[in-house]
Order: sequence, then C-alpha cells, then structure tokens
Amino acid sequence: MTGRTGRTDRRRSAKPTIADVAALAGVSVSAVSKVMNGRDGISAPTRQRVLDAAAKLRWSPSATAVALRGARTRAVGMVAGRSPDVLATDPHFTLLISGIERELAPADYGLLLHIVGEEPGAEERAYRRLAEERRVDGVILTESRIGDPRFELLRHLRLPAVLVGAPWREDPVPAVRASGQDAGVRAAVDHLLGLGHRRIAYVSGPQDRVHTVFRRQVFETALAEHGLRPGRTLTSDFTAQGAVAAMRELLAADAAERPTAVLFANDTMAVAGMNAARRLGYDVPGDLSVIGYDDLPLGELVYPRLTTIAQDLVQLGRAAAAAMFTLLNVPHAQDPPTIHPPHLVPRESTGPAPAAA
Amino acid sequence: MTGRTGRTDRRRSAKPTIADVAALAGVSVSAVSKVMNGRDGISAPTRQRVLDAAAKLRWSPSATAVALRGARTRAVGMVAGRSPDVLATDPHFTLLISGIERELAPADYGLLLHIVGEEPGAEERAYRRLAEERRVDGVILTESRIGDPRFELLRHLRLPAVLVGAPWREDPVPAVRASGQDAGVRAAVDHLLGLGHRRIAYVSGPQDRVHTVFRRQVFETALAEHGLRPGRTLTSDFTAQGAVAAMRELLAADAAERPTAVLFANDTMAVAGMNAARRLGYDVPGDLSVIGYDDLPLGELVYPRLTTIAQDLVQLGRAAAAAMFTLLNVPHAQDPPTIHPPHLVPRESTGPAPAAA
DNA sequence: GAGGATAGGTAAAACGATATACCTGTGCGG
DNA sequence: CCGCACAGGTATATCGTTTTACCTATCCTC
Repeated sequence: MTGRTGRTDRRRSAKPTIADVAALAGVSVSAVSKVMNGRDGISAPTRQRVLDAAAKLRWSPSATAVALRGARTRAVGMVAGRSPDVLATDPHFTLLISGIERELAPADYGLLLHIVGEEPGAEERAYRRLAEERRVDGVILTESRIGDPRFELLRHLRLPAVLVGAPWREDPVPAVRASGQDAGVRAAVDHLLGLGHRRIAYVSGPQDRVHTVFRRQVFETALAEHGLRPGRTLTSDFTAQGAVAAMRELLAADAAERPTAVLFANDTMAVAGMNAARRLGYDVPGDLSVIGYDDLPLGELVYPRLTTIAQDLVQLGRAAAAAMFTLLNVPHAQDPPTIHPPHLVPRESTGPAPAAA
Repeated sequence: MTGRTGRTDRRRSAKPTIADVAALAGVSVSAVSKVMNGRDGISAPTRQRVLDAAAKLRWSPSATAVALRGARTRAVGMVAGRSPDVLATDPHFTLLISGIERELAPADYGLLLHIVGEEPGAEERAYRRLAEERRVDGVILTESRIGDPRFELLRHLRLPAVLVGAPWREDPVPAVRASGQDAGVRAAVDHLLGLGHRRIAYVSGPQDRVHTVFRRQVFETALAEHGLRPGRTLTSDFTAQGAVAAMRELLAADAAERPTAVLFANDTMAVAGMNAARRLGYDVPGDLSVIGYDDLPLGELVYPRLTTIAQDLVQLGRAAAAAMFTLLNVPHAQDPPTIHPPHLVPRESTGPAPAAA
C-alpha cells in the first residue's frame, strides 16, 4: 500500500485510477469495481460513496485496461477500400457510417475507420492489422465482390464480421439488406415503360460487385417480362468520367438504336451522364430520360432534379451495427431497425419517350 | 513457467501471445520484445529466429496491451457534431477524413470517429469519454466556433488537440490552415468586378463559425477597396433549404437593388441557390452569377458547372494529422504537406453582368 | 590465471481494471 | 454458547507487453 500511495502522490495531478477512487471513498479497489459494474454485494451507502468519489475525480474505467482484461475493445472496425476522390463524390459511405454510429454511440462503442485507397492488398493488410492487434471486436464489410477473399480472411483471423449488402455466395457471415431488393429496379423499368420508352440502356458499376450483377439481372428480367430485349448494357466504374464516356458511347449510335432512357448504377454517374447528354445537345427529359440509384441529396440539387432509386443507407448502417451487436452478444436496447426496400423517387429527369422515336 | 505452459496448451488454437513466440524461438519473452522494438543487445541469428517464429505464428503485439503499458493507443479521435443529412450533402468531412487517414495509415495509427449529431452537449460528452477512457492519443477538431468551449475542455482533460482552420482566438492548440486565407474570396470578388458586377451579395454560414466571420470581412474589405459598398449579406446554415430561402429573398428585391452576383459559403448552398434562381426564371450566368466555396466534385457535375473557390481539404487533413504527430512526438517519415491557399476555379456559373443592370 | 568489460541474455515489476477466492463480523437457530 | 449462514467486504492473480535491473558466460588484458 505504501508504494502505491507513494506513486499516486508523486503524480497527484495525473489521470486518476481506480485506486484513487477507492482511496477517496475509503473502500477497496474491488469494491469500486463492483459498484461500477453493477454487481451486488455492496450496500447502498457504500455504493453512493464510491459513485461520489468517482464523480469528484472525474474517473471512468480506462478502456484500454478493460479491453486487455476482457478482450472486449468496444470498438468496431470498418475498412473502406476506395480512393478519396470517389469517397468525396459519393456520400454513400458517409451515410452508411452515420447510420452505424447512430447504433454504436448509445452502446458506447466507437468506430475505427480505415480508408486505404485502392492499391491491391491494402485492404487485406488493414483487416489483418485490425485483427492481429486486437483493436476491434468486429468489422463491418461493405460491397461484397465476386470471389471476395475477405470472408475467408476474417474467418481465419477469427474476427467477427457483418456484411452490408448481399454476399457473393452463401456464407456464415451475417448480411444485412432490405427485403425486396429487386423492387427498385423493377419500379424504374415499369416507370419508363409506362412513359412509352422501349429502348432502355443500363450503365452498371464494376463487374466484380455483387450488386452490379444482381441489379443488371433484375433489369433484364423486368424487361423480358414485358417481352422486350434489354437495351445496351455498359460497364462503368462509379465515377463521373466513366459515366460521361458511357453516355457518349450510347448517344453515338444511330437514332434507331439510340436509347431513349438510361438507368445508372449510382447517382453520381447519373448526374454526370445527364449533363454529358445535355452538352451534346440532348434535352433531359425531352430527348432522354435518366434514372440514378441511391437517392443522394445531390439529386435534389441538380437541374433537372434527378429521378432515382432510393435505398435507405442510414438504416442499412444501423442494421449492420445492430447485427454486429447480436453477433458479439452486446445488449443493445434499441429495436433492430427495419430497412425499407429500394423504391423509385420520380422527379424531373424522366419524361415521356420522344415521339420521333 | 509450468502454469503458463499449461494455460497455453489448453488453448493452443487461440490468439498467440509474446510468450508463444518466445517459446517457439527458444528465447525469453523480453528477448522477443527487444527484437520487435528494434532495441540492440540481441545477436543477428537470435533476432532472425524470433522474427521467423513471430511470422510463423502470425503474431504481432496486442495494441491493447501496448496501449496499457505505454499510454499510447495509436489512435486519433475526431468528433463530428453534424447531422447525417448535412454530412451526406457535404463531403467536406469525408475529404478531410481521407486526408487525415493518408497520414495516419503509414504510421499505423487509426482514426476513431464519432458522429454525434447536433444535440447540445453531445459533442462535449464524446470528447469527455474519449479522454477519460483513454481511447485515443489526441483529437482533431474542426470548425472552430466563436466562444468555442472545446479548447478549454480538452486542456482540462489533458488531451492533445489539433485544430483544422482558424481558432476563435489565440490559443496554444496548434491550428493548421493555408497561408493566404483571404486569397480565395478576394479572387472571387476581383473576378466578379472584372465581369462588370457591382451589386454582389453574400450568403454566409452560421454566425458562430470563425471562418464565416472571417470570409465575410474579407468580402467587405475587398469591395471597399474598390470603392463599393457590400451588397446584401444573408446568414444561412450550409443547407440546401437555407440557400433556397436566401436566394428567394435576394431575388425578391427591386431590379435596381437586386444582386447580379451571389457568393455562397459552400458549394452545396451555391448549387441549391443556383437552381432556385433558375426555377424562378433567372438564367445563370446570364442574369445572375453564382460562386461557391470548397470546390467539391459536385461543382463539375451540375449544369452550368459551378465557379467556386477551391480549398484543398485533403491536404488540410494531412497537415492536421502531421501536426498531431508532431505534438505527440511520433516520428512520421513524410514531409509536412504544403497547403495551397484557396483559389478561384472559374467555370460556367459566372459571366458578364447583365447589360440591363 | 584473476579481474573486468561486454555481449547476450533472463526475471520480475509495472500498466489499470476485474474476477475469483478468501476473509470477517454479525445475527440467529439449536 | 457454539456453529453456521450471510452480508459486505478485502487481497490477489490475471490479461499481454515493455522495461528496468540483474545475471552469466566469454574473451581480453595484464
């Protein structure tokens, strides 16, 4: 005891520890621990003395020490393998993160974020470090890719994981997503058909994304059900430049082949494509209808306002965090959020198919 | 030793510890520690044996244990006190974060992010927890406000901090920002004056932000230097709705008083304002010129493309992280990035003042 | 060949909180 | 009046590293 007191005295102004609180309350260290963790065996007056002492010293348990002891770090990791440029144009991640935080914060969990760019292997290294250094209790994955190696990696690292979106194949990793995933694209196709469009093109994201393939299939199925062949389908990369190139290519065709409506895989591409078309002399929606995906606020800001397929990214983030808590057996008061299926938000960028066609 | 071995055996498949590595290499625990931390006193062959053993077991020091021991958590905190909606419309934070990460990642530091919304006190609580639980080595602050209580709070909590942007008053907390802060707004004013504009309005962000006040002052000074009174100045809130309202108010004035150019405090407001004007029948830039601030990718996507004042948010983030490292005495290989002063990016939303005026 | 320097280690005490196992005083039944 | 149960604690080992202080061969020098 003497040694301890000596040390404490020597640095009285430094960070208080549980021992300081115990000393102030006149009880043992473990009594304080019991009080803080709500275990019984401590009488009400003693409990109050401890609480008062803790408050006076502004003490709360060191997260580090608790983590070391209990193997629970109260942090969740997320690795975003995208370049800052893409992140900046596309608030997709930001929305997801803010949803995740909504759920984490009340449980006193933190989000450890790693933005690693797109160099190959960078993402894997990040997960490895997160796991080996035991910095987080689990990780949230986004954007499952075809042949995604991360599931295997994380299983090997014994790091609990939750996926946002559809997995590339059956996998024990829990995945959160809305029911009725196909509703959005279907509604978009119906909307366009109802407006008289018959040649509808699709500009997708990178081929290796699971949702890319899925949405394209829905697109083609929906058209086929109405006895139509799918229009042209281009693969792009989620960037504005990619969208401009795709749009140029689509509009270069003969008038008889040229699409009268284009579905884009995200809002950023849709807006960029729409502007590219206008610069080439096409009126939107007069000559060409355009639909995006995500329903970012951006869609409201542009002229004409973008018709788009809304998906509830904030809720998706919340659900992912909730699923993580379930996986970790962390009690979380809030109900698991329901995620609405993607749905069409008709605005100004879609209109009747041009009569000339 | 016997007890230790027994335990290790019982859970052979679990996470390896330094003791396992030491056993495999046939040396003592502290020998391993010395090797991993590059201290001398270990011969080359022994060193190699240890390295091999660590690699074979895929072991790396537990961040938690290191943090407990050394009081260094190798994580930096950031608290964003904004609602998810604002975050989604405005990639400002995303860019900053990605700059910060660029610097943190190579040093094996993580970013612990907290998005706390705008409820009063939420931000303070977040910092408190970060500090009391010793989860991070320091925090990065953004958006200094007039009378900002965070500096005092963090000083009291003894938590190292770095501010992005100008402090609200002289403060020992290091602040990173570009030199020539006024260059952007000056260039914008010169640009507009050169195009013949004489009635220029300004739509600012919330009054309590330091940069709001600063930029407005620069705006007024620049006009005054050319012998002009400032046009109307409205206070808004960085949101699209706010910008629309401001624009309506500005355009409701008599033709003789109505501004022919408007400077907005961020790109989101500029784009929203621009569209509001167009909806009211004004041509941009024919009847009205519009300038934004930030140079978000959004500005390239809209039609007409937005003239704006660029500030290098990614570099700013990098610089903030670098300053944090300096504060923490963490060796960081990379040179401190230079931040370019804000500068004008002339695009399509500005043009000659209307002749009728 | 004894004394000392030095390379190459080892053992053990931190770091801060928690859980387990063990005390101690009081009240009460037998 | 002894023993037992139980409330209300206390003392201590533990988590995985790092670090300080301390060994122990080996070789060199005189």
